[in-house]
Amino acid sequence: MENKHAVRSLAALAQESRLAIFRLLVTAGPAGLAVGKIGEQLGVAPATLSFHLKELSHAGLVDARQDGRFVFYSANYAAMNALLGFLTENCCAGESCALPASTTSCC
Amino acid sequence: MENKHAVRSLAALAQESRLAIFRLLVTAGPAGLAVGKIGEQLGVAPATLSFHLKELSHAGLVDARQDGRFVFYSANYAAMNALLGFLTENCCAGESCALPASTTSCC
DNA sequence: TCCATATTTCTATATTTATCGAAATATAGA
DNA sequence: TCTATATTTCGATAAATATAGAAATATGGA
Repeated sequence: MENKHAVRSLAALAQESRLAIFRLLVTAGPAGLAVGKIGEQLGVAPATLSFHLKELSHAGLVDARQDGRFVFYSANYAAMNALLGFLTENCCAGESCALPASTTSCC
Repeated sequence: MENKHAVRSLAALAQESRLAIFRLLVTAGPAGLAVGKIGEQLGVAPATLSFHLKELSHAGLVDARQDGRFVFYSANYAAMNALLGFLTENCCAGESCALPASTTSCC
């Protein structure tokens, strides 16, 4: 992962509504949730929610899947793990770390 | 960790210079680096660097330690790990994850 | 086709953020 | 104390971002 991409991902998460959306999707699992369901659970207006989902989507942190009239968004676990790995990369110059960065993964 | 604190931490990292500073400090280890050294390595003007270090510091991601005329900044590994853990918390509702969130730690 | 529902795009406004020159502050050593 | 070096604060400007009402688009079913 390069610096600019990581900045984009972090910026996508650095906003209350978007962080809540992302964490909701992380919890929801691979099946994801429809936009309406997300808005309902978090109390975000449709236009605002769409704006935020686009930010997360462009950053590659979530995936969208159309199903009839609904659009299901789900967390992109690979992207999340890549980001976490980037942050801890070469930690302490590789010495004396309890755990290597490669263990920072999930799902 | 609560949502607002996580947003502040993520916002602190969501900027090219600050992300570079943080990653440099993560690599540098607990001893940290003096402000001048950081500016030298990253090519950031003193006033701008001070501004960014304050942001990282207020977010709790780095610690400052005065040593003579120098101020040494170092990564706060505990804060970093808390943030990573927050992002992966309750991943997939706790089911079918390859690794639990608690393994996302370093140093 | 027509209607209802789901989601996105458009448009405008208010707020926040990044940058850096210049000045101020702090510390060490002569 | 005086001077040089390290870092921070001040002040002003330019750019990016969040919000939401209204309108537009897309899909499924009557």
